[in-house]
Amino acid sequence: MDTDPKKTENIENITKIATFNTNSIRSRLHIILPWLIEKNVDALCLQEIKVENKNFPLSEFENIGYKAYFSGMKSYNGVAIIAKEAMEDIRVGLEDQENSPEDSARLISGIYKGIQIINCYVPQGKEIENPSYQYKLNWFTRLGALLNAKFKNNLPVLLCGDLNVAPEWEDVYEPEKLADHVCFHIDVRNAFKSIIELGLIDLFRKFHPNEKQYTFFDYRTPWLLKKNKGWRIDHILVTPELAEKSIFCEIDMEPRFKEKPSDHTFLVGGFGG
DNA sequence: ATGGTCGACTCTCGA
Repeated sequence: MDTDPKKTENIENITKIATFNTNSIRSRLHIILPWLIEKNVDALCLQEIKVENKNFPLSEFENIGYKAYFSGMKSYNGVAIIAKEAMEDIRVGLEDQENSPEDSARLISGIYKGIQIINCYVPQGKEIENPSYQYKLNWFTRLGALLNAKFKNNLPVLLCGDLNVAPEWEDVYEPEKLADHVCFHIDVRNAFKSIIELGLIDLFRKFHPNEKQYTFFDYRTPWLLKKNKGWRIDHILVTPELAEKSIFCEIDMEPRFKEKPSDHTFLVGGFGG
């Protein structure tokens, strides 16, 4: 089977679903819009759109033939799904009794062509001793409950987004030095693992078992990008029936080298009929 | 390589 996405881009009946942390959608339109057109992606899940709903750049996406579903707030967080076809059952937040406005700006879900998509921006956590880290760990527990509820609908599930966890040693550039980082600490890695163990497959690792490719490079130390020292914290996780239909899963670094890039990259999964 | 760079929006916070 041909697993090179460059050769499969124009083949019909492949469904392409992608994720991208924008770090402000309005500042990244010059990257997102051409990329959507070039890659012919079916559904693009965005995080950190950093815009209130009333200011969401909806017409920019409608002008190129896409629909947009979004849940934002002022300045921080915010998630959206840009989709070619209309989606069903759009919901926001963790759908539990604790759900806060911030939670609603961190998760948006919906059904795209029979696939239950869950798009998340998991809290970063700040520092191990910060209450924000407990909020992050608890967020994974709540996400697990949401997942189990979605599983009951018997649709294939695709959970993606900036999950703010590098799950394994090969997912971060200096694992031996980062044991106390909130995106690599053992407790958050176990929280990630507990989500996986509910019945999801890490799609990038299915196709690239050992490669040191990353989805995030810190702006603050520019040489890290040049040296390929980053983090694999953006993920596409799928249920087994979707994993079996998958054709490729690739990190697209190219937009990272354009003017005014995000600090994250695109991650794309392709699925056959 | 222990600092540095972004974005939103007031001015400092979050990443």
